[in-house]
Amino acid sequence: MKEENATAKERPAKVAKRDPEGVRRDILTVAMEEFSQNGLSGARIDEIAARTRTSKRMIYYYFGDKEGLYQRVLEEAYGKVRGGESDLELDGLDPQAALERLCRFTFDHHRRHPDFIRMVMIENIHHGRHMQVSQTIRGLNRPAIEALEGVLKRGQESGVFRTGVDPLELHWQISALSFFNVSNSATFSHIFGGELFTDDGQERLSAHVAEMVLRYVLRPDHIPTRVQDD
Amino acid sequence: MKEENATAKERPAKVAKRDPEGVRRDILTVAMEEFSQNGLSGARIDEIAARTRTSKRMIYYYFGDKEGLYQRVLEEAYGKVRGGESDLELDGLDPQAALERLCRFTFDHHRRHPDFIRMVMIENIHHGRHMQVSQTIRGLNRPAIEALEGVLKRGQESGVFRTGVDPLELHWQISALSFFNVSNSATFSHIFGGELFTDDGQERLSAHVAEMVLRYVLRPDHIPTRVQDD
Amino acid sequence: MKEENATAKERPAKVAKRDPEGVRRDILTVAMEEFSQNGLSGARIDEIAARTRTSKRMIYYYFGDKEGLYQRVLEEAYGKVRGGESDLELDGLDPQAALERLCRFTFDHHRRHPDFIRMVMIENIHHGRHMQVSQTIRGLNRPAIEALEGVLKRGQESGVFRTGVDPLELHWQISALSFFNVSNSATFSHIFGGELFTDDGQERLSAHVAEMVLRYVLRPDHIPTRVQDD
Amino acid sequence: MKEENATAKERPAKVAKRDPEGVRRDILTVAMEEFSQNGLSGARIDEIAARTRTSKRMIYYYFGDKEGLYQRVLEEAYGKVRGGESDLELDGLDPQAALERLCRFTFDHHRRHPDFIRMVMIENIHHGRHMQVSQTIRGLNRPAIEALEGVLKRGQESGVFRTGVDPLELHWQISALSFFNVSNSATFSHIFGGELFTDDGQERLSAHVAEMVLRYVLRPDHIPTRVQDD
DNA sequence: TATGAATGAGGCTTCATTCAT
DNA sequence: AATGAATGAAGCCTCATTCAT
Repeated sequence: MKEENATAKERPAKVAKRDPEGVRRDILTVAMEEFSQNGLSGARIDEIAARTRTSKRMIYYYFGDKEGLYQRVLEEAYGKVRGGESDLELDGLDPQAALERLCRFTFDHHRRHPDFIRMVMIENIHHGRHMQVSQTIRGLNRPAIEALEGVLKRGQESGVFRTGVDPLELHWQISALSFFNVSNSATFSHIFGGELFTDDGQERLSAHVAEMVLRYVLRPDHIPTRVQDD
Repeated sequence: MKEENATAKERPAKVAKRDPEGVRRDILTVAMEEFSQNGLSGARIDEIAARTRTSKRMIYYYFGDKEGLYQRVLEEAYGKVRGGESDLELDGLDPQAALERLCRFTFDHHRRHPDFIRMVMIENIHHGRHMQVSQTIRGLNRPAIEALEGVLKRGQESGVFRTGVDPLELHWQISALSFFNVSNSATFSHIFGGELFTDDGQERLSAHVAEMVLRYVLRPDHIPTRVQDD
Repeated sequence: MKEENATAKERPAKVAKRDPEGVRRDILTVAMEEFSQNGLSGARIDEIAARTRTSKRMIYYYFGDKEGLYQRVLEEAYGKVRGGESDLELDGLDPQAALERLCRFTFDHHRRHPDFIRMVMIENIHHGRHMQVSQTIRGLNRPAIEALEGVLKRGQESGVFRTGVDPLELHWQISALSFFNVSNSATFSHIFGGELFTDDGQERLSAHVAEMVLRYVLRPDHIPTRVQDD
Repeated sequence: MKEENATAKERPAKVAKRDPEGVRRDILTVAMEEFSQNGLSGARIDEIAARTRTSKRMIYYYFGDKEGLYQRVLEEAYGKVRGGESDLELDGLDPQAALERLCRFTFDHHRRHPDFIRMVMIENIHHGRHMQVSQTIRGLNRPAIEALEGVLKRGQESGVFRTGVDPLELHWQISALSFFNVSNSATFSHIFGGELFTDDGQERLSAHVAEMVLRYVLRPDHIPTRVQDD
């Protein structure tokens, strides 16, 4: 049932008393699990409190009410997946390789953060009403898009990528493919069986997502024949 | 608040008494709106009943309990989006045009059925636990995949499409792009602004989704130069 | 769960249509099972109807309401256990043997009619409010008491029984021991273990109940030494 | 209707605030009355709450649900009738007198605790499903049986009691006669009239129950002639 | 900063019963 | 004589939240 009690174990079982920040973190960690598993209305303050090392009262003390807590958890979720693109050292790669790497990274990154995905799904269910469009969140996808922008530009300059591809749109497309892979795995595998969601299946999808993106931006005459008729 | 009372108006205000099927449909219609707007836990039986021309009691009479109702609504949602592909008369078109048409149709079809999208999101939040993988649902994507299969085959035979593209995977990719467009519009536009979700923006996305798919399957030497450097 | 589906099987699965009396009986049979298993408030009209070969409406048609049905079931229960004493042919036995036989018969008779016992328990829970003290019921214990009276008289005349034993009281005592054996077996065996309720245990209890009664009425000098120190 | 509002009056009308144990007791007291009067399904949480000095909510706070409350009430009922035998100072009496005293005590004790009797009846209706065979309950009849055991032994050693009487069985017999007297008074008096349940009638029954037990265990030659032909 | 006790409002569900045919 | 559809009233229970200490 607990699909992620691995994460639960990272949380310290006992924390020094009088550690406000520790308490806050503890609550947030538990709340993230509960909200992401059960949704905003589905999550239970009682359950969150019970799994916390503090009391229900503290939740109200620190977060005001359920929505306040949810809101902070949502922001936390966005914060958790921040960045990563900057560590890819794309500049050391040729544009083609860089773009592939970026795609695969994004795909994997989503896979490794199902809690985040679920929080975003939940927030969309609620029409995005709780998003504090803080700088925090605003700035989040900046690096990704900037990375894309850089790679695209380099590719265009070297003549391997065609022009006229909008970085934001491309980001949207990569996100769509990576997000859907996690968000809809339950229903998709129910309908079509689980073959796409085995390790092999995911590796294949990851590769093909990258390939789709590459073929989308490569000038046709630079599409390697290797993959041409694979 | 009521974003869709247009649909509500299609529902007959008054129906002949002793019309079980009418009552069932009425409940389902209202319930679909409520569930898709508020989720499983967020929806209120009282609210559903109030917006119905029958009483709360009848919901239990016909559907047993809240989950039973939700389950039927979910199935109904899947049923509602069934088909459409068969009306596209893809056979009359060359493979390239046919594939584009199929992509654009899918993209639009998702846009026109946000309730369905939301029900699927909600069901994924619930780990797909309520899906009766009935023949109803099982059979749903069959036509889409078969259509894809046909088009791919024709394209491969005529030499314009490369081989080695799995129809199921391609369906997955088209679905991802079409689904995400609706499911994540709230958060995405919150972060990046709404330009992608204006009529123009959607037209562009639709075109580019189709193009992405086409470029994915076309043999490079058949990619029209027209779009090559656009 | 069904402890008595043996009885259920005696009930004809299919009955000729337009058989009012058959319908009534069918309802009564099912209702007896439900009431005796679940009590007055615990029994469900829906459940009774479902297990019947007619509809819920018929229950109301024939019995008015739930209490009306219960009342008839109660009377039916009393009717079912009627008599039996007259078949014992006590007159052919000496008083001592006759009394023992009567005791053992009563004890066994109760054991064989747990539904009846449970209905009486239930009615006592309800302070006897539903007993139509009809002649039906009034007359029920007559035979038992008359039988007792006869045996006692014979025994007193022959000098083996002492005088001053009230037949009604003795009936009460025998009833108490026989009734309690069935009515309280659940709690008693929970507390003391089930040894008294095995076949052996019941045989012993039956014998000792009879012995207790006998010793109660026998003149001391007629108590057989056989059992004196057993 | 309220047959026992005498007990109700013992309950303090007003209690210090923030008195958890007081609140629990208050609820239990009221619940005992309601359950014993109406049975498990017949009792109403609303009614219990109304007669309490707290709210319905607190019942759930302390007892979880209706069954949880019932279960605690049942245990409470068993607890209430605990002991008493130890105060009888049977050791100071000769075996015969001691046994008589024990019988009469048991008979009266049952009479004075109709709520307990009713709870046990109700629990038997429910097949003993809610008995937590806790040590509480397990230990309850211990003293009674041990008292019996002691008396029997003394009597046997002094030669007035016959051997071969099982204390558990004898306890069962005394219990049966005492329990039935209370449990079945409603139906019994309906059928046979109330003469057994007047004060005189009860005194007579009490005496005769004791006598029945005595005659069951006394060696015939020790049965006092006084009662021999009474 | 912290907590066990308390709570009002509202949620879901069930029940015996009646209606219209 | 019979029935599927319908129902109001009431039942049990849960929720987020606050109080008193």
